[in-house]
Amino acid sequence: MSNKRTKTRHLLLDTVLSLLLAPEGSLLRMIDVAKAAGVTRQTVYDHFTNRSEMLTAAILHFGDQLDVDARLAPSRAAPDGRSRLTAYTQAMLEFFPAIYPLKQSLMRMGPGDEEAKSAWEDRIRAMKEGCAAAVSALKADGDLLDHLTEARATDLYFTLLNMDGWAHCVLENGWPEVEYLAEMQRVTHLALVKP
Amino acid sequence: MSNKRTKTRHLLLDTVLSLLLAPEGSLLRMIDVAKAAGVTRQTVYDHFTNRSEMLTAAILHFGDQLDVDARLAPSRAAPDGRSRLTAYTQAMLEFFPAIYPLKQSLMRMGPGDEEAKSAWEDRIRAMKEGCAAAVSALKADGDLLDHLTEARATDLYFTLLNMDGWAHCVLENGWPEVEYLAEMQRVTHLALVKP
DNA sequence: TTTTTAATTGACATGATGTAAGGTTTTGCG
DNA sequence: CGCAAAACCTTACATCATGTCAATTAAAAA
Repeated sequence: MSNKRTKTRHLLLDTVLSLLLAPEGSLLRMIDVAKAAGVTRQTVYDHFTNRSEMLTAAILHFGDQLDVDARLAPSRAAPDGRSRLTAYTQAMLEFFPAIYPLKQSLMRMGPGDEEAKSAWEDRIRAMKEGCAAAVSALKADGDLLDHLTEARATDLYFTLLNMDGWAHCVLENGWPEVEYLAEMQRVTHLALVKP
Repeated sequence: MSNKRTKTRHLLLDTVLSLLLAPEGSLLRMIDVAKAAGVTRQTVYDHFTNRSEMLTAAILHFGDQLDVDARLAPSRAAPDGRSRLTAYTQAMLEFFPAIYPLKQSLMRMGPGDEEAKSAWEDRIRAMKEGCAAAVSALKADGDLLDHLTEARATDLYFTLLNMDGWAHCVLENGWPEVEYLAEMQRVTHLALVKP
């Protein structure tokens, strides 16, 4: 388990993430990763066949560190649809500060990193399943607005909870996070739930 | 005006856009642009000092073709805040189909194209000014929700009108555009306007 | 027609990715 | 411990895209 190989692999993965999340925002050349990890460029290639695979692995590694299940527990434990919606919205917004920098870095990555971006999309899709579950609970309670199907409501909810909107308000325009959360709670409820 | 120089420049710009908007999605190497325009790679460099400047110019060129003022006229002509909000929302959503593919292409561009991305952000900022104007009109009518400042309301409106949300619903999940528009009208009004 | 502008040709420097082969250190197992 | 295998290092090379230069040819414009 605590192989040398897996140890170096983890070191490399951590290094990639730290470079990706660094405030300056690195170009993440292979040589940068190698140097920052105190290793040769070729060693990096010994662990990952190419840049894209390295990024992909880093994203997975990041996801593992995120403790998603624990942070989603309150949402799953919610007694009814309304409170489940509330809890899930809050959980999502609490993910954003950690996740957003990585998203930004990935978006800056060039073409030829499509694989990595796919891995990212997968993570995002997982978030949408949470949206679907919340909407489903709402529907089960008969609290979902009549004109919305579950699918439509899920899409809409997911749309409202977008990270770029969060970044725009909180990071670029200085909204206090609690205020953004409050607005999102208000808007999502208005958008989905019967009055 | 119809110089040879400006003519080739336009040809190049059009070529860049057509490649950028092509369904397959090109990597847009300089040589691709040159070939597609029936011109030498060096000629491209004679018109644009580097890739980033070329992209930037292409974005501006794209904006010029978009006839923004005309499409925003209904919004400006609206008699009151509520109808202005409605008109602006509609105008924005009608921009998205044309704009989104370009955005996608730009996001795929590698690092070293920061300049081009800035040009893009500028265009987006201009859209936000429209949001601000609509919110302002609403406020003037006394129809803006009391707990929202103009700035907050503008941020929120802009957040709700996000292109990725549109793409998610309309492009990826097959919402009819009119249906998405209807939902956005509903949600933005609920989010901003006094009942 | 002449002059000037635009485009071409071909060569070169740079910098990143990825491959390859052979040598050295470290690990871990008998 | 001792030794084989795994991990890592060193060096070198192939490739490919960007960007630069200089000389030449083609074609507009005066």
